[in-house]
Amino acid sequence: MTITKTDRIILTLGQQIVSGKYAPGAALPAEAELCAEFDTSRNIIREVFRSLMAKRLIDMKRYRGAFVAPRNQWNYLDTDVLQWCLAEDDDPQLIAAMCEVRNLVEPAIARWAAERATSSDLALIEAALNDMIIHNQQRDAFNEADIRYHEAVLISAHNPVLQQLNIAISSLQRAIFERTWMGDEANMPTTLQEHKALFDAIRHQDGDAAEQAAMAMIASATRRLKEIT
Amino acid sequence: MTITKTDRIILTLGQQIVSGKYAPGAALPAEAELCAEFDTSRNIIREVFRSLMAKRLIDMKRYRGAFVAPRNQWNYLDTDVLQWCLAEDDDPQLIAAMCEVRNLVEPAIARWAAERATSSDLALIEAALNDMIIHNQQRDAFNEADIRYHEAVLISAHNPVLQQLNIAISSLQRAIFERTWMGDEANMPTTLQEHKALFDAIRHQDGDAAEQAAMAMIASATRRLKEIT
DNA sequence: GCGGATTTGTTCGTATGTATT
DNA sequence: TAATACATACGAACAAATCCG
Repeated sequence: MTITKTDRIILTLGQQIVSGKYAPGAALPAEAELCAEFDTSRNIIREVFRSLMAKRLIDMKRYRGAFVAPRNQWNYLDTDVLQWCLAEDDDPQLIAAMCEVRNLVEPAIARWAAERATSSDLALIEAALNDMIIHNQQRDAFNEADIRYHEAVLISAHNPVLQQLNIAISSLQRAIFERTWMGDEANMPTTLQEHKALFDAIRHQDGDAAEQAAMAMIASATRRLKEIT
Repeated sequence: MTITKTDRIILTLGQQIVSGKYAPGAALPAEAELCAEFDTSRNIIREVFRSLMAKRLIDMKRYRGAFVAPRNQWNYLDTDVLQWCLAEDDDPQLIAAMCEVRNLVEPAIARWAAERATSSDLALIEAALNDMIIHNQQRDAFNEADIRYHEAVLISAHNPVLQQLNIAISSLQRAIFERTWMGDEANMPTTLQEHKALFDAIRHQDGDAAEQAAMAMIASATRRLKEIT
C-alpha cells in the first residue's frame, strides 16, 4: 500500500501525457533529463517507461526513446489510464463508450449466471444481498456488499474470460460512480429491489428474466447518471 | 524483438505455473533460490515477479513471497497466459469461454460499425477486403489482409473501450487459429463471401444485416473448428 | 558517407529500510 | 531479540544503435 517514488513518477508522467502536455506522437524527454527532473536513477525511469508502455500510453522505439502513443491505443481498461482520462475535462465520448460495453456485457453475464449458478454460487449472492439489506443505511458497508454481490454473479457465469473482462469494466464503473455519487439514499429501495429481482431470476434459472433484470438495473443507473449531469 | 534473459525466465516460470509444476496456492521458491536456479540477480527475478503479477498468475504477499494465484484469477486476456494455457492439454472450457465472448462482442462491433463508419473507415475496410481477394492463394498475405480487415471494422465501431477489449479477444482467436489451421483453401470462397457481405452491410449502414453477417462468420468459424476436433 | 559522442538496452552488485519468523 | 527475506532505490558497467558534425 505504500506509495513509492516509482508510483509517483508514473502518476505524474501519466497525467501529463493524458492532459496533453506531451501530445500523441511527441517524444518524451531523454532518460537523463527525466532523471534530473525527478531526481532519481535511470532504473526508476525505465521502470516507469515499462509501466506506461503496459498502459499503452507510450510506444518505445528501440534506441530512439519513448513516444506518446495515439489516443486510440491507450488502454482504457487500465484503471489508472481511465481515471486520469476521466479526471480531465469531461470526456462524454469515453463515458458513452463505457456504457455501451456495459450494456452489452452485463445482461449476458446475468443470463449465464442464471443458466449455470451452482447452489454454492447462489449462497454467495444471497449472502451479499442480505448484507446489502442489513447495511442499507451505512454507505461503506453497503457498497462493499454491493461489490461482493456483483462479483458473486460474475463468478456464477462461469466464464473465466468474461471474468477478466469484467474486472476492467467494473473499474470503469467504479470510477464513474465515484464522480457522480451524491449520497442519494432516496433510490436505495429501488436498488435493493432490482438486486433482489436479479437474484430471484438466477435462483429460478430463468435466463430471460435475469437478462431483463440486468437491463433494468443498467437503465436506472443510466437514468440516475443523466439526472446528475 | 530481442529476447532477453528476463523474457526467458518469465516464459519458463509462467509455463511451469500453467502446467501445474507449482499448484495454485503454492509458494514459488524464494528469490535467492531462483537467482541460483537461473543464475541471475535479484533485480531480474523481481522484474519477472512483476510481470507474472501483471498476468495475475501470482499474488505477492508483502515480505512473504510469491504465491501461485487461483486459476480463476489468471488473466486470460494476456496473450502469454492464453498461449501457455492453450499449449497444455486442450482446455475445452477455455475455448468455449472464448467463443462465448466472441459471440457476444463481434455482432455488436459489426452493428456499431454499420451505424458509425465514416467514408474513410469504409475505404480502409474495402482496401483490406480487396487485398484478401487478390492474395487468396498466398496464405501469409491473405492472413495479413484478414487481420487488417477486422481491425478496420473495429476502428469503424468508434468505441475505444471495445477496441481495447477486442485486442485481447483477437489475440485469443489468433492463438486458436494457429492451432487449428490446416491450410484448407476449400472454404476460401465462403470466407471471402462472408467478408464481402459484412462490408456491404456496413457500407449500406444496415446494422441488422451487419449483425447477421458477423454471426454468420462466427457460425462457420465454429463449424470449421468442430470439424477439426 | 564516416567516426566519434551520445543515448538507450540489459544486467549486475550493493545499500538501506522494513516486515516476518 | 536476532536472523532472514523482502521492498525500494542507487550507481555503474558494457554492448548496441543512433545522432551529429
